[in-house]
Amino acid sequence: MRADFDLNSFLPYRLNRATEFVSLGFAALYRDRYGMTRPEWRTLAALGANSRMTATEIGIHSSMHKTKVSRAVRALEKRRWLKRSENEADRRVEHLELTDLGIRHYRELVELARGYEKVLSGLLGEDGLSKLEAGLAAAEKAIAASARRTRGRKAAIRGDVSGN
Amino acid sequence: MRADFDLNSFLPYRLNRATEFVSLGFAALYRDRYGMTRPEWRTLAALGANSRMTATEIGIHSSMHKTKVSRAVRALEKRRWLKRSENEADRRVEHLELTDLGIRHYRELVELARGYEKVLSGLLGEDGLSKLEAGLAAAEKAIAASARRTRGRKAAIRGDVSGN
DNA sequence: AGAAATTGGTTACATTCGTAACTGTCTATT
DNA sequence: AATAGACAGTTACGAATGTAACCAATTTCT
Repeated sequence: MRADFDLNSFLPYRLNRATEFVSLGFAALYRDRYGMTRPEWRTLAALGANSRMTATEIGIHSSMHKTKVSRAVRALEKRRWLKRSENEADRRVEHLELTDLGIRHYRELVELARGYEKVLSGLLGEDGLSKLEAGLAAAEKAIAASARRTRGRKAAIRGDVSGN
Repeated sequence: MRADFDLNSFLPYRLNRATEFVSLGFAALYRDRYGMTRPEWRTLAALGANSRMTATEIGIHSSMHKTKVSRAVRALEKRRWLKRSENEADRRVEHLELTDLGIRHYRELVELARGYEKVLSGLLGEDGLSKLEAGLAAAEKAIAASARRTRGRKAAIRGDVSGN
C-alpha cells in the first residue's frame, strides 16, 4: 500500500487539464471578440437553437445555475440581443426570444464555433479527435445513467456544470 | 451554411460536462471531509510526492497560478501541515515541506483518491474508462505539442489550468 | 375558501479567482 | 560599483460564482 500518488495520472485532473486547454482558447476568442462571458454565449446558443424558451428551460438545456441564467439574460437584454415577453397563463414565467440583432450575433458565434472546431481537429488530429469523442461518449453514458439514478431519488436537476 | 448549432455536441462543452461530473464528486468528498479547497489539496499532493519544492515549482507541477499556490500554501501552513524554510543561497525562494502531520493527511487523501478512482471505474465501466483514457492520451499529446510551440515563442508557462 | 408548499426568477452576501501592482532579492550590463 | 532588468512570492482589487434568502404567482391540501 504505497502512499505514492501522481496527480498527473488522476482522472479528474487529467480531464480538467484537457478541458481547460480546449475551452480557454475558445473562451478567449469570444471574450476578446464580443466581450461576452460563457454563460452569456451559452444562453445565446440555447435561444438561437430553440428560438423561445423560459429561463428555467435554458438552465436545464445548458446545465447552468439559475442565477447564472438570470444574469446572462439581463446582460443580453441590455445589449438588445433578446427580449422578454410575459406568459398570460402563468405570470411567473417569462418567455425569452432573440431579437433580429441577437440572431445576427448568434449566427456569427456559430461560425466562430465551427471555425474553432476545425482548429481543434487540426490540433488533435483526425485520429485523436475520434478517440476523444469515443471516450466522451462513454463518459456521457455514465453521466446519463447516474443522472437517471439521482432523479429517481431526489427529483433533482439542480445542477450547474459550472462552465463559467 | 446552416446557422443551426447544438451546444451539446460542441467539444469544449462536452468536455466541460464530463469534467465537472467527474470532478465535483471528488471535490465534494474532500471539501466535506477536510474543508479543503482544490488548490490546497493539489499543493498537498505535489508536496507529498516530491517532499520538497518551492512555490513556483508547485505551480509548474500542478499548473496553478502563483497566487493560488501562495494562498494554498498559507492555508496549509496555518493547519501546520507544511513548513517553510529559507534558502541561504537565494533568499527570494522558500522551500516547502510537509510536516509529519501533513504527511499523515497526504496519505489519507491518497487513499481517498484511490477509492474515488474505483468509484469512477465502476461508473464508467472498464471499457468506458479505457476509452476515455485513450482519448485523453491523445488530447494530452496535442497539449504537449502546443505547449512546446508556445514555449519557443514566448518562454511561457504562465498557466493555470483553473481547476480551482 | 384559505393556509401551506412549490415554482420562476431576482438579489444580497461571502467566497474564489486572476490581473496587476508591489516588495525584496538576485543577475546582467555598463 | 551602480543601475536596470528579471524573478519569487504576496497583496489589493475587481469580476464572476454559488448559497441562501427573498418576492410574487401558482398549485396543493384540507
